[in-house]
Amino acid sequence: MIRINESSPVPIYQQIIEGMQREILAGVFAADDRLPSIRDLAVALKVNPNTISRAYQELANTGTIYFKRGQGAFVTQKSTDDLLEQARGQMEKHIIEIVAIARSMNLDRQAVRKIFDAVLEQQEAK
Amino acid sequence: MIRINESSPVPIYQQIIEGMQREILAGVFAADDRLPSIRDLAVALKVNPNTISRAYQELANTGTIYFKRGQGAFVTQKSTDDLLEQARGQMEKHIIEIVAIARSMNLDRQAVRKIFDAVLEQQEAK
Amino acid sequence: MIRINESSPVPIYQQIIEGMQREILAGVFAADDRLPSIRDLAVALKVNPNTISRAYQELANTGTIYFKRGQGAFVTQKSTDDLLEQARGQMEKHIIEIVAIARSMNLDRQAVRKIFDAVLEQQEAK
Amino acid sequence: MIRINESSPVPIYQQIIEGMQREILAGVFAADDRLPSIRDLAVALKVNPNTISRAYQELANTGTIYFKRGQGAFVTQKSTDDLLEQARGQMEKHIIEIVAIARSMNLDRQAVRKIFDAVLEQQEAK
DNA sequence: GTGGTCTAGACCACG
DNA sequence: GTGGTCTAGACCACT
Repeated sequence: MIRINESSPVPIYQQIIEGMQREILAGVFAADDRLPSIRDLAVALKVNPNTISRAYQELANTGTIYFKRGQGAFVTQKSTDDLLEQARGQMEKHIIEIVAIARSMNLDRQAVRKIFDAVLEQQEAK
Repeated sequence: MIRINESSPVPIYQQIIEGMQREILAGVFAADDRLPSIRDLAVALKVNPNTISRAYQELANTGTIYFKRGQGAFVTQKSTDDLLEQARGQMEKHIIEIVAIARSMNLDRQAVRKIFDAVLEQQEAK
Repeated sequence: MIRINESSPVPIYQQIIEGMQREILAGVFAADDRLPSIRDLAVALKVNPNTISRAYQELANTGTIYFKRGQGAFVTQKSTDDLLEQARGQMEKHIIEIVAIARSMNLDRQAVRKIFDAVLEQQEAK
Repeated sequence: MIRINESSPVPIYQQIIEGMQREILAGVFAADDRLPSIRDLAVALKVNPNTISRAYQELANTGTIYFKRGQGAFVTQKSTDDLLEQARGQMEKHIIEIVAIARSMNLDRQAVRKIFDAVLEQQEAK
């Protein structure tokens, strides 16, 4: 289930978008599966229906879901591939940030890799 | 020189803070060096002086720079060590993000490391 | 056969109305021919019977079809003439839209006619 | 100035989008020009600021305008080209509709062109 | 001043 | 039941 962090600086509708993307990627919702209705999800997450609506709308704009009139929201066929690609793109952005930081710290590639491995291992342990 | 992206979701004052931190880390400004005046920097970056002021203020709050009345802003003695530590922390954050994304993609550690190395190499080539 | 687009902004009952009108105009159904029963059409189009019912109701309201109790829906005598007039009206609406767009693009009449001919030819080729 | 038709079935925010696109195409707002602020436009058009915001948001999503933090919305460089292309696409859609209608009316190309010319002339006279 | 987010609540069309 | 639109009004961060 999607968890909302009310004190996070990232907007609630954005958290919902990311949560849905994660669930679709994880296979909770497969292609052509129906998503929870806006109203249902709103009460489940204790947020205003408008907020859910906005999240669903953006997911539809990016081709992750589509609406059938009067029936609800459904996962598109190609959504998983798209999301995988998108996720890879985000990973790249983070790595680029890391490289930029490493540069200002005058670290060489070996050192960066070392730090990365250390944190990676530490994180996976959790 | 610091580059400002006026349309970025990250606040301009934040962009200036990070830019200054990187320049100090990179040695452009050493301990007790004088930073550009608020007005000069505002003109150079085409930004409202209030925005520069806020950035400098936060840098002073975190002990990276200090003000001498009527003389301007200067880099503190211990700033480099602090910034190194801080930079490492930011790198960790990015790595944690990467791990989170990798998890939703069901990637194992090997795959993550592989992607990381690939992008790292590609970025360093530039 | 009528094709339904469940994600289209145009209501399904409207799509059915337009589809039926076109089939009658094209001669698939002649005057006093019996239309498919609501239930049959609902199954064929994978649509809620209420939706078919609403479409038939509106077609009856506009005098295109009529109901015989217990026997179903039938095409009226004068429907073809009415539909021709109506179709011409719809064509006009589209042309008016085209003119409006052309105006905002600052196109003169020659240019509009040229574009029209090009697309017309291209479409007819199919 | 943009005029809102409150009784139109097309949503107000959509009318605003189209109105803005028209004004940009017509050269009322050139590249890098600042659009009216959300609040100002809201009082001018007597609609809720949220509605303007939604329109501007979509214009930004489609690359027609961009926001500078704290400064407002501005027209993008490439917006005019994009809008021209988009307008042409919409014209095509209308023509395709016309062809479909013509087909069900069993009109040949000559007849369609004749109708088109007639309505075109009649409209331009206005 | 600028836009961004969110809630509450209303009304509507569609299936 | 479904989503879509709109208003009113509040609060926030940023320039």
